[in-house]
Amino acid sequence: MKAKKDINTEEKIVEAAEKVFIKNGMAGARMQQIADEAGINKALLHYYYRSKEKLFSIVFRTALKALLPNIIKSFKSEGSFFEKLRVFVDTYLTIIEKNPHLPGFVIHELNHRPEQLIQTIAELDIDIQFIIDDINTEIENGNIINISPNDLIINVISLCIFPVVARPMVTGVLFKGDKDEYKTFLKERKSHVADFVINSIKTK
Amino acid sequence: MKAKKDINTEEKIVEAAEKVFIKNGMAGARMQQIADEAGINKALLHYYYRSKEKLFSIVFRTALKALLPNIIKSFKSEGSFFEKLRVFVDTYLTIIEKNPHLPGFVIHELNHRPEQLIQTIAELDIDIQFIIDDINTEIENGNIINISPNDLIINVISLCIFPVVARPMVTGVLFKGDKDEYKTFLKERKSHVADFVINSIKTK
DNA sequence: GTCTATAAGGTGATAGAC
DNA sequence: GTCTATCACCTTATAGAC
Repeated sequence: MKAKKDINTEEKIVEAAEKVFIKNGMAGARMQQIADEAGINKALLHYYYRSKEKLFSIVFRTALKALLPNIIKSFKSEGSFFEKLRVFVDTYLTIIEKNPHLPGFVIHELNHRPEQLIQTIAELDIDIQFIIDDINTEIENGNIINISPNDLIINVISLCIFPVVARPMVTGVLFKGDKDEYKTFLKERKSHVADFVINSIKTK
Repeated sequence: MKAKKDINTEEKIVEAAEKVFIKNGMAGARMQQIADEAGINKALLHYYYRSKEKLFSIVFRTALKALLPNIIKSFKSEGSFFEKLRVFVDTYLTIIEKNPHLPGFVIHELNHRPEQLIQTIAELDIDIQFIIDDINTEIENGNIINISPNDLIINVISLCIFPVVARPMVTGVLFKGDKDEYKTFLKERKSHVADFVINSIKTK
């Protein structure tokens, strides 16, 4: 009973921290805000997690994990290359639609802590070689045009992430602030991105 | 002489503020840091610009202006649609290569101040209708496939901005931290993005 | 484990001399 | 216009009661 309660408090704190850090960033987040969000006292945060920096590291690592390895795995589905591409885009967009601030958070913090990414990547053992191999095979087989695998991968990820990260800009400039239009846009985007990419790389 | 000196100090402050705000964001920036960067005293900042918030607004507005209207104008060049597209991509990538933190800054702050964008957009009179018209004409003339103009515009901007905004992630994951490889990648990206887009939308 | 109270240091902003 | 000194407040972190 006691042990269970401990875990609950610890988890509550981390969940609250994720919410606050991802929304406001390290510099903008307040320990008081996290405590309020978790429904506990500020002192308890320090009891469980020694410092703000320490708590941030945990959140940051989780965020990076959610954004990279879990998604890369989605490219390991069955089917043809184009089918895998569609699954990948679908999975990626679904995840970041649910956590729209996640990519922006990681990108923002990464610019101030580049070392941490290098370290975390090493720890998480992120490897995209199998995707690169896949692409090269498709090129050799004449199914897609000759394109640098790195460029192709970045293109796909750019098309997925950017519209979500830059939501205010997209709604503001393109949709004149119309949120419904943006929602429709995002919904149709999954097939659109895949279509757009495949149309570009498919050999005729 | 006196008036000239005033202007210089004012300018020095704004330039320093741009540097510090764009790098660290509103929450992470320190007035002391800006003063140091400008080579003046902290009190002088408040003498010229009443508050941090006020100084930030000026920087934010300038940043948004640099990122949106100036670039949109680049689509008004001469030539065919595809040529205009190439000029646009080239201009956009050149600008954000010179200010790699600019898009990330705007995007990050925008998520905390969506209202400010709406207002600033209204003030800056940003209008992309002529681009939409261009695209629709190309579709009608059968030069490009039937694509939603909004999607096409966002695709191009995504492909330009994302790799620069997410530089640490790109270098970290794809290039294993190799900065030279990233530099080469960016250099070749200008033509690559245009090729990739044109290849996707051009009617066969 | 959880709370209240408070320490210790930082930050934006102002007062006042020059 | 520019500086030093200082205020008032906020924020992280800890001490100590329960």
